[in-house]
Amino acid sequence: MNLTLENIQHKFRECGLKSTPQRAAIYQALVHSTAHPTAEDLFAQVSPAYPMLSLNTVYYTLGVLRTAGLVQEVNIGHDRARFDANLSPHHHVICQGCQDIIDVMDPRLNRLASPSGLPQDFEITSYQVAFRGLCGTCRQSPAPRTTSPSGTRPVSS
Amino acid sequence: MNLTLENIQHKFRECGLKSTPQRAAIYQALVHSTAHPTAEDLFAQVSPAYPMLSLNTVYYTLGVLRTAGLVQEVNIGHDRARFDANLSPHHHVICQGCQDIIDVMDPRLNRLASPSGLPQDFEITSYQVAFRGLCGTCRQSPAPRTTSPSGTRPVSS
DNA sequence: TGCTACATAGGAATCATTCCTAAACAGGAA
DNA sequence: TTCCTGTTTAGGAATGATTCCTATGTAGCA
Repeated sequence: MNLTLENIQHKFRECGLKSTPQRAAIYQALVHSTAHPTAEDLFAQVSPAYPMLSLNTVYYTLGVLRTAGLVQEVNIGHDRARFDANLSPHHHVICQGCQDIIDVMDPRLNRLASPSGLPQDFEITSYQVAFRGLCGTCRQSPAPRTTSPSGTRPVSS
Repeated sequence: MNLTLENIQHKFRECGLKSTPQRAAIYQALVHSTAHPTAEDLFAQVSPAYPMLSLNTVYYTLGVLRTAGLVQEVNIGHDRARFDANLSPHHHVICQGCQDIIDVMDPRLNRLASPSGLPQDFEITSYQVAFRGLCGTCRQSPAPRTTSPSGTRPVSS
């Protein structure tokens, strides 16, 4: 992917956004990632180059980019927000072991019929399919993720 | 729906769970709701009958019921966890105005082909389709929900 | 009826995210 | 180029959902 600083600045101006070094760095890190990073992930990636960078700025920037339509929030799970600069219609596969998210671009999934049984006046604007399962790595090693009830934890022997 | 206390107690024992008044009340409230309530919603519903009930108990109970497979967490959005006692395969429609979630039981959605382009060794175990849009009410009234960037809020004139 | 492990409640702790504020800076105007 | 203004940044505090800790209560079995 050929995304120079100039490309980014141009893109920002197209959207009426100011271009700042931090903003460009955050956006670039996101564009170059396929891992659907969290705000903190991006902070960790960009921080070395901008030691004064604040996590708050990452949140603010992601909010601005989302509002501008340059970025989407991948709302899978209710834990941490994860972000994606891939704007073409696509869906996701989530490994329930390592929580990795993979993009799925199967065009058949983009032609689902509107579901039956909706209230008459409900207007569907978009949809996303979330597949869950286990990646090769997690199928072999026992997944080390917590599945115990939340709240006070039952005694673990 | 015919779900007496005895039914519930029986169901709990089948799953190897103790039956307590609080636990039964929380489960019953969830079964009788189609609104995919949050832990706090359930707490508010059950509280009047059990003034000593703690929100912690609601979280713990939901965790236990989920582990037992009596309840599923509806992971839409990353905000608050919402719960569903409807265990038959189904999908969801979310109104982006009021955040209401409606069940969709269209059987055509249960026969999606496994997506192409996955890593060879990825094993899909389930999937869910999340439709987004606007319900009739929210299509008329301008949606009063915040869409501004997070972090420090831009000046609102 | 007594025991034991699980359940409950209350309070404190955690952690992602948002809010507040003052200083810095980008981009347009002069 | 220089100045101005509104946006952006950073730091710290606040919020709110969820989890952790712990002492007491109780369901269900022997």
